[in-house]
Amino acid sequence: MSISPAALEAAHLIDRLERLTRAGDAPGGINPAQWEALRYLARANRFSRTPAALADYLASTRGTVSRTLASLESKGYVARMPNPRDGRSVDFALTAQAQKALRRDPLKAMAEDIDRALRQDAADLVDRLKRTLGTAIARNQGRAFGACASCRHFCPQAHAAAAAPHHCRLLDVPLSDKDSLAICVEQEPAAMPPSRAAGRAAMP
Amino acid sequence: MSISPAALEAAHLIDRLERLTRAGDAPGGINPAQWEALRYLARANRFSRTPAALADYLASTRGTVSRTLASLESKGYVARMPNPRDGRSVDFALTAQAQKALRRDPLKAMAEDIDRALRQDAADLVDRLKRTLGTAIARNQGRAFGACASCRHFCPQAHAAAAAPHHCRLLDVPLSDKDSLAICVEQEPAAMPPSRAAGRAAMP
DNA sequence: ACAATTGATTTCGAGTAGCAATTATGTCCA
DNA sequence: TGGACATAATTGCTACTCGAAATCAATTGT
Repeated sequence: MSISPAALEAAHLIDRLERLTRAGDAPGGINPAQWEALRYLARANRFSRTPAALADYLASTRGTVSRTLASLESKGYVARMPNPRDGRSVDFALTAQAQKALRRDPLKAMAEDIDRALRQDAADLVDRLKRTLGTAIARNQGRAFGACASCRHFCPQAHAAAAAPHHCRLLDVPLSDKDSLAICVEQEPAAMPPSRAAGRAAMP
Repeated sequence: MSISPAALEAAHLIDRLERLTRAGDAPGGINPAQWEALRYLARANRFSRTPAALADYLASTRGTVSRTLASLESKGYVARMPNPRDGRSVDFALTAQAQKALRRDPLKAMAEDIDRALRQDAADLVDRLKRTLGTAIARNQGRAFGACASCRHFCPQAHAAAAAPHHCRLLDVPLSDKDSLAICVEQEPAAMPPSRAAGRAAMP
């Protein structure tokens, strides 16, 4: 039931590292929360670029991300379009201006520090952080937001010789190679969980 | 000049981990920035509990931390007292209420995740994060905020058999065992730096 | 003694954040 | 077919963060 001093120290360091990165962010009128939204949109597949998905990803509320996206839209970083399959929903996409801004993502400064400090040990750090994040997400009863390719609904090479050879059994759509590397709201790790309904029911 | 994919991924994971911890914070009316201030005050020595030091630590501005501390004061978490050595300066201290609140620090949830996910590998994670943070601080031209015991002005066992056996050569004051583990604004790693003046001159 | 520096605070504007209420769809079932 | 209910997004409200610039007081260097 007690927490190890090393783990507490590690949590402290993660907090501090993130703090320094956030503080040292570049000009351009993009706030930390807005950067997180841009990063998400850059990695999310076409079924996941909605305010609701982003709110889940950030463990925030829909009201908050609605404002964040409105702010990004007014600055020209994202564009909004109606969702063809659900009239209530809205899809967002990055503009060229956002693609350009992401090339100066302040997170890259932290990545540089990691490279400088650890050289090839970085892979080891990634492994440990991944395991920790998995645990944290489970505790938060959140969604994993992993890549399609590691999802239990992913069916590789379902359509031979097509431009989109893979397939999602949940949404029943074909997926390209690029799609299969994007993150998805609906993604569920391929391993154990018995059914989607059971997984959802477990989070009241 | 290019950033390794592993480092970028690690930066991403650190960002996300911190985000989830921040979002899942407990009730009690303490916001993330306020938690950071409480954590700092809990670890800082008696020469470092001022708004200016906290602003440096958080890589924020004095105006911002002034507001944060005022907010904490109005909620009864910190108490303010004049600094005897400098009439401009103000010292802050945690109240009993804050000590109690810190026992429910949301950061402990992340520490638990680390323990659960990594077991004894946590020490390894700490090592990698420490090296990275050192690099990040150097890049930001910030102060290290390390413990007295690892400072170049620290003189261990200067006063034999006293309650405060150690000594700080910079401030010319005796230090207890407990003091020597606290973090300090003035701390400078014991290793290489030639002089304090030179270190300061390096920050425009 | 006086100018420059430093510590703290305040004001201002933009934005984040959570909660609750609202509107517009979509879904399910009797 | 309706009606009840669930869901997506947004907005009003309030509290707070954050940075920049201005102000005031105390200290330091020359």
